[in-house]
Amino acid sequence: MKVRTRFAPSPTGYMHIGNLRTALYEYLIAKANGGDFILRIEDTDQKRYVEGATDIIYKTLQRVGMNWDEGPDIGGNYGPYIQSERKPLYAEYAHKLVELGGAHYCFCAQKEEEKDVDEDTPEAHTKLKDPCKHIPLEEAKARVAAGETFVVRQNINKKGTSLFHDVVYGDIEIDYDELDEGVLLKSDGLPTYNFANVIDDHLMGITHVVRGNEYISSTPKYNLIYEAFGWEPPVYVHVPPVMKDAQHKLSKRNGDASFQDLVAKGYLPEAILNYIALLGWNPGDKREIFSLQELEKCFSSERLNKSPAIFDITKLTWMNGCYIRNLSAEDFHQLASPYYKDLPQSLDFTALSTVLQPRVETLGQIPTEVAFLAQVPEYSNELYCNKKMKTDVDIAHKALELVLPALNDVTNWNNETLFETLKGIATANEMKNGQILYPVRIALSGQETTPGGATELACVLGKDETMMRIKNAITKLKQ
RNA sequence: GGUCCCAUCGUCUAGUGGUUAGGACGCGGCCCUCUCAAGGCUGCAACACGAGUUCAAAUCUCGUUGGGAUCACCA
Repeated sequence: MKVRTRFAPSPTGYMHIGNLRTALYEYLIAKANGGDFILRIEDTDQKRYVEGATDIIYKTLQRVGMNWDEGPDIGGNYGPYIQSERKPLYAEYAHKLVELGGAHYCFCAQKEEEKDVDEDTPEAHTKLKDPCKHIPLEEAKARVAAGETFVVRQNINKKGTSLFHDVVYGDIEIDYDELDEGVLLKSDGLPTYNFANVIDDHLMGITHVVRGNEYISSTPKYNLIYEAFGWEPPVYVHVPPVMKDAQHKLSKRNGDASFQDLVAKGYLPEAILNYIALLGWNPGDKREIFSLQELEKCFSSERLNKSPAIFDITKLTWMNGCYIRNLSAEDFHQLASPYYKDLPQSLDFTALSTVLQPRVETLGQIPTEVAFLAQVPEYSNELYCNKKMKTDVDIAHKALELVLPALNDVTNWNNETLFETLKGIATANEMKNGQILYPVRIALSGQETTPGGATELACVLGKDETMMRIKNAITKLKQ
């Protein structure tokens, strides 16, 4: 049987990291087994619907290369793929389930008021006893037919314990007494997740269900529905949550980073995807850098972890740095260019990219790294004093006076020539290389550390600006 | 509170009865070096606790502690 998995987000906001990881695992289970990955939109809660959220889901999946084989936009043989468009289907199956004895009609208004009293008393936690369950079926059907408002509630008639197998957690046993007779079809005619999920997964031929482990305790309820219809339940793959810290899940509510937030900060989609793949899964060897295609080849759900993983932005940042360094010079330049927009147009941006590529871990770091190129920051002449370089203000002054005319004579303004020229000055004057290069670098940048060395900065700045900055530095040193 | 689940360096993890408990991030040091990065080498750092089973336990069992989840006309 062909493996079919589905990613079934509800369009309630934007794509957060935990969601994306679930989607990734679903995608990988499908692709590692030559199966299909289906996209389904679960919008049965009209109150939570957010305009444009579906679009963000599409864009995000596309951005990381997780292409779906069937979905609302491209169709497929099992559509529609948006739950609100499947409304009649759920009603039909809900009524059928009642006939089969798996559910009953309930005419009580909202049950809430019974529940929100004494939340902590044992009584409040026992299974809801619904009086409507005892209404004879014919009478209930008549009331439904008469137009009375109703919901369909699940029947939990079994006693004892339910056992099911999960790929990640193994065999799980849950007592039927723990299950409540929840609403399957709401009074607005739309299904709850508990119902829509089962109906759609079956109708769409889903073979593997990947979802958060918070669904473990309600899985027996879904199995009961499958059983009532005489359907085969899917393979369950419950995954632990992605955490912000030891106590809290990563969530939008806390303002934790979403996929798009990270991209906006200059993280590469490929790096984000690679990182989250490893948050709860490992290949069994020492490899850490994976493209989506490589993951498709070696992914195995057996190697999924049971315990929650804390999202560590530091490690993601490192990994992003790896991806940046592995980019071709052209690709990096293209990605970096938008971050150069506040710099003078006279700079050699290709040279700048060369200097920056091994030095930034996120694209967002670029503006602060290069700010000095637009304007030399305020600095003290004390900066010229460096023990290791054996420089002080006097040496720096001397160095710059020597460098200025020599640079003026340089016609071939490139790193190699500049470096040889400056080294030549050091040798000719019996000075250490650093005693020339360090002051030049300070003069050009006005800061202690810079991306790239003195000559590389000179290349980026160009001859005119370099000469200008050295002259200014000399003037400043005379004060 | 009932029920279910989880537990190896700070973090991500390898490990399925016998390992000097391995790797990665981060952190410290050294080398390289025109500063900073990158790269190379290196150091610090973990089996939550207690019983049991066994010649032998991070690994199996039980308990304790700690954490999480769930108990909606949300998903």
